[in-house]
Amino acid sequence: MLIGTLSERTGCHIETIRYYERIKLLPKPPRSGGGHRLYDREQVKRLVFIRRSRELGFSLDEIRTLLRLVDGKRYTCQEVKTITETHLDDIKRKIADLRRLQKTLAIISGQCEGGLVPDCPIIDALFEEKHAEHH
Amino acid sequence: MLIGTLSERTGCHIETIRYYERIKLLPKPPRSGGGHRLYDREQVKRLVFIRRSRELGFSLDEIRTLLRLVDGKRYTCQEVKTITETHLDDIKRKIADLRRLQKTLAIISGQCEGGLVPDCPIIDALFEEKHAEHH
DNA sequence: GTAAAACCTGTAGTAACTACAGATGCAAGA
DNA sequence: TCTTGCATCTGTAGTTACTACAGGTTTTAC
Repeated sequence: MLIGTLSERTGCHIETIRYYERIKLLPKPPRSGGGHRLYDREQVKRLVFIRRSRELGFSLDEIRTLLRLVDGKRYTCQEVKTITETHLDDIKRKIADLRRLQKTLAIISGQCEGGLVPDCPIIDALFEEKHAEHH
Repeated sequence: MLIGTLSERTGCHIETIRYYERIKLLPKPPRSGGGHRLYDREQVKRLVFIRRSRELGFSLDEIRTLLRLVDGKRYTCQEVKTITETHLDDIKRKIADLRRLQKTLAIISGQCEGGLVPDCPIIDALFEEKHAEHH
């Protein structure tokens, strides 16, 4: 299977596949006589794993760790669970951060009538030093 | 005022200040005889504006637009409000995305007992193609 | 006078790709 | 057989918003 086919089957751009090879997430595949990369089903599985993990927000570094565990076949459920839960905590923190931003922005945006005059409460708010530290 | 003082007053790293100058968010300041940058109150205000906007998640490009409006003094409240509301929509979308991730991850993580055996439902789930498209 | 602290420029690194440029490989039609 | 055209190759640079040096100069304090 050529790289174009792998790309289609996984929904992963060709450039990204070569990038993953370069950073050693994917092993170097054998080549055809002319130098084209040749893949098999195993690599489809591996790349689907990577893409699915990325969709769930794992970093390439976290994925590298997961793959190392899987490759070594000496992983325990606990190791995997720890990585996942840490990642879950990250996500929760990001959500909390964004909700705070949303609230603040909604407030200052709400003070603005959208008038035609060059005098805007949003700009004023941005020029002010922070009042209330949101924690 | 030297760059170190500006840095302290705004909580912005020295390197970042020089970076903002390089990308033209801050104007080139006058220099001392020896070549050190000299700032005034006006630049403190401007940099506070930038930092505050960053904290609220505006991109440097959005901030550049806001500053251009302010600099030209020919902005209307409506222009500012439009940028802000677009940004608010972005934030809402990001929150929604993260919540979906959180849900999915919580589900597959919940299926795992954290046992010592090398057979983990999380890994299994990651190896599977997507079943339900979340939309 | 000298030592330390602050400053200077310029470059490279970060994350996770994307987007070329310019050179081949390969398959099919004339 | 030749040629056209698509797929692939390598290598490098760009993206965002900084951060982190290295190696050199200026300023300040003693």
